[in-house]
Amino acid sequence: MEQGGRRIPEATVARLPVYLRILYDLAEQRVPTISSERLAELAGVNAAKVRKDLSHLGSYGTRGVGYDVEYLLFEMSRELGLTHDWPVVIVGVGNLGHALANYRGFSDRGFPVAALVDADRSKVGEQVGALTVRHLEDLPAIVAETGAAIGIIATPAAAGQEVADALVAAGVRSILNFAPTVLTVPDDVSVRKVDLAVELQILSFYQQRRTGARRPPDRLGTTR
Amino acid sequence: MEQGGRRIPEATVARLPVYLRILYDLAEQRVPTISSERLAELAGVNAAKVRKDLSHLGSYGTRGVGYDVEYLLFEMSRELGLTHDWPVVIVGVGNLGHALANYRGFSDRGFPVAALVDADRSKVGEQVGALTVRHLEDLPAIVAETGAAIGIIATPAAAGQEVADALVAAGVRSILNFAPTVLTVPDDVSVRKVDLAVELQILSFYQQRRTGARRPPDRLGTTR
DNA sequence: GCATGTGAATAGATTCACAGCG
DNA sequence: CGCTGTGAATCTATTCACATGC
Repeated sequence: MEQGGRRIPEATVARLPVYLRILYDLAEQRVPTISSERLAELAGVNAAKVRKDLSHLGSYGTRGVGYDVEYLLFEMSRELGLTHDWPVVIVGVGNLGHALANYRGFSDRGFPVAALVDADRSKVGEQVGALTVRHLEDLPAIVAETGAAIGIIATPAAAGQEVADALVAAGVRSILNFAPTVLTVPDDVSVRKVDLAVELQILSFYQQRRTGARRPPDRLGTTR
Repeated sequence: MEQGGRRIPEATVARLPVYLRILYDLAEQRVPTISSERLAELAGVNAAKVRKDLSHLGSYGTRGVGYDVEYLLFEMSRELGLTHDWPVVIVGVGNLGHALANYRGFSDRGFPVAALVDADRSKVGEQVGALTVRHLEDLPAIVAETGAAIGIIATPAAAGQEVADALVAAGVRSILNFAPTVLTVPDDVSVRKVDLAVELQILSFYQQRRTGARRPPDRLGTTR
């Protein structure tokens, strides 16, 4: 059993969206049921983990059969809060901000971009797709108008904290941070960080281990 | 003690780039030494974790004083394999691929974009910054020419696996995957995945928990 | 019979707390 | 004396293995 207002482990929460996407594909292909074994294979994890993860949502499987794809999809969507759209506001309309604003993947998956904001007045008024860039100081009004609950920070590192403060002050409680800086926020605010250079550096570590080729540093003294 | 060809925990490896960035800033500000306490504060973690993490690199601190910023920076860069550049090849020159190609953060941090590749012949020949888009089938030649060791997949989900296979066949052993799909690769290949929709869905989960506002689903039956 | 759901076992990561050393 | 480095304790996550129930 074990269900209701349960506590779902962080590691499980981070995997649910992966299962969700697979279930969505399966539903499109009209696959009626799926076993933990097969779902595990598609998700690149092991079957015991899938079962343990899903058990945190409730007992939605049928012994001897597997999980009903549509039903599990529905329950999981509900659990993740995806039964309605979550408008997002993007702060920082540089290179990355532009790309994110045009990225179909957001609105396609229930996160429509409701507003674009920048601190630079020379960018205010600029048209990006259907949206007009507005000024950072309008955030409270924008959040009130659009009901945006999630803020995306796509500014340079230096502006990150200031923007986070502004988002929090405007009532935003969920932040996706692309700025390569550590944010300090109140306890009731969630932050997820995406740092592309960090990802590459992690790859570099394992790559270097593999090649082992302790080759002489070709840039001694210019560490960054 | 404990150093040499040590085994560094994954969780630690993932944090080293964060410390590195902070150390780089400190070095720029000419800060000579830093305590685990202060570094922890800047990195948003606790001091014991910093000390444990750094101890995996070796004993680079001085009791009663702290860590020498320049020295630690150097040792950490070396450990991460960042004493030389790692050219990267970006596969998929759509919206995201373009943004990544123009993103200064890569080359600034030692990951110059050496080539752009697409499977769509109508995009081949297109000029993006200083680079000309080349065809996917040229990958082996491109990897040989540029020495690219890291591949970045910025294609739609459907093409992800095919591109990964092509990268692996061309000799690439490190992949950063932006395509929202699970990749299957040989054991000696590292993959890091960045999925923006997944990040937003994780935020959605906690956001929903917070507001608790079990409001009626406004899109029943259209789960995605 | 077969695949789920879950206690128990194991592995991994974090935190504590303090000995050891500059 | 102050801060590192690290065993030991704790907490979290993963995996095993099997009883349970369709």
